[in-house]
Amino acid sequence: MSIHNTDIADAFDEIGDLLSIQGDNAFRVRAYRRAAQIVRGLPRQLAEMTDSSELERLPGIGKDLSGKIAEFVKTGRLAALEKLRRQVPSGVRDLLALPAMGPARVRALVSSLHVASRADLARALAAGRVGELRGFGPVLRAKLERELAVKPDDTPHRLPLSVAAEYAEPLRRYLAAVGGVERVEIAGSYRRGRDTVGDLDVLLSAPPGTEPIAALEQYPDVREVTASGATKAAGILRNGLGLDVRVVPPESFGAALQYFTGSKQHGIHVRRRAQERGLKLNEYGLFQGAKRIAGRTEEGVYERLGLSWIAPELREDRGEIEAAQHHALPALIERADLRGDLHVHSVASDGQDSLEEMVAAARRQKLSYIAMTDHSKYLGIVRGLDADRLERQGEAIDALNGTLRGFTVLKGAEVDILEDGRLALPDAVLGKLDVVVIAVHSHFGLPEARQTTRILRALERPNVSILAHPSGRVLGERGPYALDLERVIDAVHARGCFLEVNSQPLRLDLDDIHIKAAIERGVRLSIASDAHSIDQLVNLEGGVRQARRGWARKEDVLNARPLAEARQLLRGARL
DNA sequence: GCCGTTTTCGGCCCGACTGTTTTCAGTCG
Repeated sequence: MSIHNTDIADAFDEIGDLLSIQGDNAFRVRAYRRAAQIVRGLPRQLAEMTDSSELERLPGIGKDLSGKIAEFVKTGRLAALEKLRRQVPSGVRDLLALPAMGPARVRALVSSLHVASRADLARALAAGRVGELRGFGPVLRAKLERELAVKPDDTPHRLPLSVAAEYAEPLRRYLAAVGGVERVEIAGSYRRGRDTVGDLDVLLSAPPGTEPIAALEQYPDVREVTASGATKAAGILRNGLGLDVRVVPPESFGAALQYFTGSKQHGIHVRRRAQERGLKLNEYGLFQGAKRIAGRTEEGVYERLGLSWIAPELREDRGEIEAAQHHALPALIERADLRGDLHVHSVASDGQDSLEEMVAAARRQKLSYIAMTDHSKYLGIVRGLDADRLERQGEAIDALNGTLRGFTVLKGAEVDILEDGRLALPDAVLGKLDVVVIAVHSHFGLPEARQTTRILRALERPNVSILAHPSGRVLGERGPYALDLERVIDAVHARGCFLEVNSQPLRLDLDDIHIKAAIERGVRLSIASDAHSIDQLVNLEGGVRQARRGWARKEDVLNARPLAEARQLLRGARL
């Protein structure tokens, strides 16, 4: 049983929680939580880093934490964590998960009332013992009772970005129409384009004297308002999505947008930079003493800190601040850079529209080529193509291309990777195609070693062009399959073929971390819609967004090339 | 516990809202 980065991150988070409950130094607690976040964001498995100095070079990981990582990886255990677990009963950590509970209140309950679980707390509340404690007034006690009534599993999880958008955009329009509101932005992870969103951070620009917060309570989708002040409100939408609203005057809008776009680590890093320069940065502006020297625009804030403006997608404290300092940020790819789409389906397999309809739709999307990549025949897809039908589709494509001006259809297929790593169609058939997309659609549950070998073996086939949806995750449905993605990325690089960024809203596969790792390795990407109908071609926008989060420039993207160049690169991928 | 373009010690981002309190601790983002 090998230790993965998520195991290490979870352990550090738990240590942070337990230390905070014990009243340990808050900065020490923060160091553990920061380390957890950093470990979670690493593409490489720490278990494979044998050199301890390599571990220590990671930001936020020093001698002590690198030692703990090494210990955990080597022995599968962490003495410091086990010791803390012996000191703090297991149910106590669950108390920390209640919104009204922080370390101080947990500590008070444990030390004075010996409350050691949610059930204990419920009993103590019912018996009236909690009220005897200083700081636990009637309102707080009622709040705790309400929070205890919610089962831990019912707490809302992060929603896919596309689902959050269905709530965010109507809310944005509603608030934009409220009197006095000059600007509305949905900030937070929504603006950063993260694949999932935990809550909506809404920023309003309004002059003093106007009170747009009141309008929030009238919004039909707001289930509950949990906090409401002069400039800030919080609530919950009917679907359980959290909502945070802030109002700032126009001269502060840029600073507030910078502040509430985050990420938390990016913000802390930027504010520390301000501090180092004798300045103070908050949501109202960048200040030199009492004088505001920037704040109306984000660009101004970054500029006065000696930084280029940083695209929201990059704001994760993964090196973007250093790059901005040297004015060396990547020129991120944009949707308009895409010239083609190398993964689309038609009615020939499980799509809804014909080849001709897909072509017409692609032209409306300003593309100049697509690869028609219907599924190969295999168990899961009813109408998958066999060699004969693929041959006939090729003839139809030739005929269609003869009639098209300024648009080309490439012949392709999405070929299933069988359990043993063979492909569902013979090499000779694939050799006649322009684009061979390979993908896993079955046996998701193989152990990591077998899943990895399976894909590596498939990548050895001579005509493979693109590995589609490499991790296999479906947001809200299933996680990535057990797979050594690092080795797969290496193999794709060595093999000279391409990795797909699948644009389906619930896939967005690869994730940002591995896109960045792949690009740094020199792998090029195919940003693909995987459209199964004409109206799914717009999904490319989301794929571009995802690729931007992985620092992709148009040079990194195969289908940002004109057809002739893309063809040449695809031919180069052949063995 | 981490970290260093003043530092190997002494800092560590910053402010709003709530509830409980007579001036502020706790929590959150």
